[in-house]
Amino acid sequence: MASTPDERTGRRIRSVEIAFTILDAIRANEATSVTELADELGHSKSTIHSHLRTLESQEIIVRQDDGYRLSLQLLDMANDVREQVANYEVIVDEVDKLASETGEIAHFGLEEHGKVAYLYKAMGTQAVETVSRPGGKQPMYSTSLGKAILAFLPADRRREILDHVSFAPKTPKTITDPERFADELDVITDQGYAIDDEENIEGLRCVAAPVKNGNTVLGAVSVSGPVSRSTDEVLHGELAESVQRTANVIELNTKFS
Amino acid sequence: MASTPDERTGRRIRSVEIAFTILDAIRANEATSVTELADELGHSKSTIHSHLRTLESQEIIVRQDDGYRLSLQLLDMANDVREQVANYEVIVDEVDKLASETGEIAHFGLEEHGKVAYLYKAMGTQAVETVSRPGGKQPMYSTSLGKAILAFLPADRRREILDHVSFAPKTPKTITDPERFADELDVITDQGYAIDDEENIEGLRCVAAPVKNGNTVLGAVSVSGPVSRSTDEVLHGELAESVQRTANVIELNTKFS
DNA sequence: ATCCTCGTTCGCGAGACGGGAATGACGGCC
DNA sequence: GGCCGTCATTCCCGTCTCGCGAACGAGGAT
Repeated sequence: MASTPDERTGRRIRSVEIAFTILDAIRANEATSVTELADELGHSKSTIHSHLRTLESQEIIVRQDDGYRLSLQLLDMANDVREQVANYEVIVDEVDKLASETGEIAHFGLEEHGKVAYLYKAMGTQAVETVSRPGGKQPMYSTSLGKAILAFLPADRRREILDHVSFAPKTPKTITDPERFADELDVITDQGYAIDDEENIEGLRCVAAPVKNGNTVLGAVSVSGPVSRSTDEVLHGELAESVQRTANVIELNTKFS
Repeated sequence: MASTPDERTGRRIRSVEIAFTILDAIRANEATSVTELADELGHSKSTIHSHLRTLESQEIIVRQDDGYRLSLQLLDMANDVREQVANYEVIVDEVDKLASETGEIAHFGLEEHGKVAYLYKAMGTQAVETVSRPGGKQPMYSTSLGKAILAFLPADRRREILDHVSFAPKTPKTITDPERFADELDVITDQGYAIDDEENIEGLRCVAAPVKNGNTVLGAVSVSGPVSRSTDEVLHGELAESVQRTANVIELNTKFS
């Protein structure tokens, strides 16, 4: 069966899935009363009710006025998440530096479930607004972070991720042809950094470099700037250099876990 | 039955409870393999296995090397939590100010499940180390935040919380006598702020003031300093003033929701 | 090559869980 | 003030899920 126990197999627990559906709804503030949730999610009121009681007794949600909201325990869990990611402090320091040196937005991201998840974000002084936030996810094929990670992942893992991805265009410039994408990855592997040329968000260009620990890719660092400031020269020149240098510093400070 | 649908009644969903038990274990890094989790939690390997698959498909946990860790989605959920709490930005600003004015640690906390949960923490320049972190919980009866909140809660809600609390001494100075505690609350209601005189952590004294919106208590702000610097005069004087002023500013900036 | 360990799968029986309807508590409206 | 309408909560019932134990298979180590 090869060593890849595809995450889409195996038995699921229905009740747990329902519980997380409810959590998602509460999270999105879509509906906060038993009846609304029941309608919204297509379950009986009694079902929703038992689940809410369970989540409440686990102190995951909290009753407020009329309705429910997520509890602060989630903040605590977020703390644990950061502790479980290797080198969080180093990453924060270096990404901060990168942002202030370049003046733009700097990100650190890593691969999760076939997408890039942002771990940390720092804003430089002239940084443009973006909607990204820590914990947010973006496709791998349209972001510099994703491409940088993919390019340095072992071939089998890369294949596995790409096999489950459908290339949907996020902008007119998004690469949607698997062949062309494979070529792009080759280029990235060679030059050591990845470019996103308005492929994920119009008007935004990014450069990213992978952060490795030996052979394994831990994630990637990127800088994002508006097209106006980000000429080919700047992108491939000073910015590419900066992200690579930052990536290196993080690598050097990596305590092998 | 009055309008208080005690959170300890109602049906619970066993599978969901198991799922969260597993999450807790992963959170604590106690055990990260199927077999270890099965031993630790007293369930069969197959049970743990289905649950892990479920949590993974919900993108709550992630496989890493050998074992599992929490996914970055939790960071995203933490963002939502902050958005769901009224006035988060205002609170951050004002608590930051409070910390830099006083030089000490400043906290904002609110009541959840009969305990105080820290929403935000800011460190002043001479702030002492503490173990508190956002999302962390402390008893209400031994903290200034908790006492400030309790003192201004409607009588029935206060009763409800106190009925389910067992006064365990956290330090020699912790108030463990319900009678004395009730008196203390009366004093607090009168003077408008609460003191924690090494009742929660030895060597640490705190002052807190409630943040209200009309009649409802949203939470409380506090300042904590070492006994050395925190004489009665300072505590009841400038610090009490500062926390009350901060609480007021937050109240004034409260958009009624 | 053989054992041991670990993850995964399978089949079964108990009982948990989801549904629907009844109950009860509010609150608004006439 | 009485009467609905709405909503949360509870109860019971029948089904199908879920948790268990055992068997299987894949590595690793000796």
